[in-house]
Amino acid sequence: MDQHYLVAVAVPCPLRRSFHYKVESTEPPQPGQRVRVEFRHQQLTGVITDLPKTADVAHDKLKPAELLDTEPLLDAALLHLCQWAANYYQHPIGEVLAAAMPTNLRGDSQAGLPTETRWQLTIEGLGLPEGAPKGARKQADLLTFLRAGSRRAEDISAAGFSKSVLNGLHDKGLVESVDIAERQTFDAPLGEPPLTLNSEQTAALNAVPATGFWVGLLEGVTGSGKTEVYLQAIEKQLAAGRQALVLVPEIGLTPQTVQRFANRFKVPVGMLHSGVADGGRSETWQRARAGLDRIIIGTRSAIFTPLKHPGIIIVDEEHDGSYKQQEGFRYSARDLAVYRAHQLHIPLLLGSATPSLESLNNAIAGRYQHLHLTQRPAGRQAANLSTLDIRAKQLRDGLAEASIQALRGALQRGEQAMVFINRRGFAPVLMCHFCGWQSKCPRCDARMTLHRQPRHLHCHHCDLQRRVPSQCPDCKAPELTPMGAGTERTEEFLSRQFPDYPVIRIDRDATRSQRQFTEALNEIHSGRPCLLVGTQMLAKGHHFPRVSTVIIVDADGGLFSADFRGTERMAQLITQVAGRAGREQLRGQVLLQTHNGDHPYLQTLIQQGYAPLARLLLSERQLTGLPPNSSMTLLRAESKRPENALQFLQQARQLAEQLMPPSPQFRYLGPLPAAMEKRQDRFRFLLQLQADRRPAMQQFLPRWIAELEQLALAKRVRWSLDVDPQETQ
DNA sequence: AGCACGCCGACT
DNA sequence: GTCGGCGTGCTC
Repeated sequence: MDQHYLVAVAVPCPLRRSFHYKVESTEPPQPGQRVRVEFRHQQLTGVITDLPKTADVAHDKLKPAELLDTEPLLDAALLHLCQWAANYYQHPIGEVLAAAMPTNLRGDSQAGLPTETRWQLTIEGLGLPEGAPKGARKQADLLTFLRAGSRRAEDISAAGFSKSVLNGLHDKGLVESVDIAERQTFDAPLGEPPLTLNSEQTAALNAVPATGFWVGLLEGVTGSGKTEVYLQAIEKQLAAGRQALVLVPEIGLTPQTVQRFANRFKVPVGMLHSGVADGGRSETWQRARAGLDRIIIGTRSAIFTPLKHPGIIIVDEEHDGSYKQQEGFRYSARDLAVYRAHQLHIPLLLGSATPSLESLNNAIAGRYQHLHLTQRPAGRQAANLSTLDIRAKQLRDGLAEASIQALRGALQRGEQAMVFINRRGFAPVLMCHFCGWQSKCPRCDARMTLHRQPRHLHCHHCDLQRRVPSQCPDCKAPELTPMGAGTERTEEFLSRQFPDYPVIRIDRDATRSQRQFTEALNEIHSGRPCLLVGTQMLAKGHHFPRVSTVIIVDADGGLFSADFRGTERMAQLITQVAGRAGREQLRGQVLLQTHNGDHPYLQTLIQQGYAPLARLLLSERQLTGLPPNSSMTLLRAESKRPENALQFLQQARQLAEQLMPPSPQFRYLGPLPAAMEKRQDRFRFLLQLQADRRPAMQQFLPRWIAELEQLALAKRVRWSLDVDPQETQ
């Protein structure tokens, strides 16, 4: 007999609440099941979050919800994680749940894995001698056919065996059908033997408990073998029948990384990143949920992968900015990993050569166990960092003469060299030498970058593209001058300067396709002397053993950034870039072109390295009360009419101050115009809140948001909350 | 977010 | 007379 059940449903829309529906069913519905509902004349897919006792509207207003899943698609732990995240980031639960599910399952498509049934010989079948059973020629042939291994029913009929032959063997108990899920048991997970660990690696590995909540910060210099520690920690979990979830940065998920995991273990490895099609993501997600994939490697959103037998979570390069989502639901996958490990009672390993100040602070405070890997393999030395003062020096397309000499020296010694510039395109601006006209973006407070391959002007902030004018649009002067240098210009300059050597550019434009990228990497790995020019992409994940010399064109950027994290990021980048150079017998040489060679931060970094600078920065954050020594939240607002966004933030601040009066423990800043005030024709402002105590912030936010939503301007302005912002402009 | 309802300008 | 502009209000 069907019964009516009351359910609370989270629908995918920006509303910070759920809606009640009725479900007609014989069994009580369960939280985590998806439902198809009519929501204000729209058909939507929502998720049951709760079974309330009483409806919050009259019973005749309750609409029916249609169950889509026979069992919860989101298990209790995952649902709870989403609810916690919705609360922590003050983001609508329906959108959080949508973010947690693979795109395919956000609609009404049926969940479920492609089932594959195979036929194989039973023990009895295997024990029969060749040619048996006597008198059944076809059956004997099929037995021989299956002796080679299990086969799908389609393949058996394709090989000319009728259904009755198969049934005949089945009736005799000589063959059996097995589900794909049951075939995935592996007695020996190892595909190749583990490497021998040094004493530091052994200590780190032994520090990771088998079960129970624990966080370790594995601080290991490049080349010190963090990955081997991950692999052996995972091996222990696999041996105990559990799964491992590995998070990697967005562009760190290289085929080499995955290959290393796939070579080491014979267990099924699932991948979740933007390069995997929707269908594949959905399948991996469900295979993880069913416990079939034993290792799941993925980028940010993979933190929402359901695990049947959770064993360990690993976050590689935990300092990487790509773990924080920068729009919509602005969560940090690294921070959610800590919550998840706690919730699942499993260990979490955060690894980096350049840990974030947040994690470092937690390690120093004793919340995380701090593990160090300082040893490089024999014959491999740390790169030598030095500043190259470019004050009053003539630069040629951005490069100082001494830099060009250093590149020449490397090439002549038969080595490779690398030029790091954090700017794509040919030149960051096109100017008129006669009247001062600049290639400004009509929609942003930014200049349009000149590109030559192909030739066009490009706004890197709103993606607007324009033809390059042949004369000055203002004074009609016949000539326009590219100012400054980007990767394309440096590539061109170096090709002219060193015509006998290949120059390989690695940036988003040059390596748009995986094929182009692979070709570039192949050329580099051939080991022939060549020059590499590139952006951040060069700094992440790739190993270039033949690179001996690195030029960092602008080391000053981070020192005077409007963002308080500028120096931390600059130090991480320089250290990571330096880590690419000077491996395998080649002592690396890194030259930092700077106008501030005697700056104490730069000096600390080049003389003592990242760790001492990080501690220096940390003590400074303590004095200034900036994160991680406080909890920060930004309220961002943007609108076509600047006064709307500004006024909204002013009202927001007034409301906030009524709830939480400004004090030394709870500080306000703004509203301020964003660093780039206009972007895509919208004017942007922000209000910054800082609390010394995180709980104070967490208690305040929901009360504040509730009032914000009542403001008339709240509907006329695009606004969003950013808890623990990465970018504070 | 959508999507409907609602009250003012240029069209068959 | 209507088609449609996007302001504001609601969604079980």
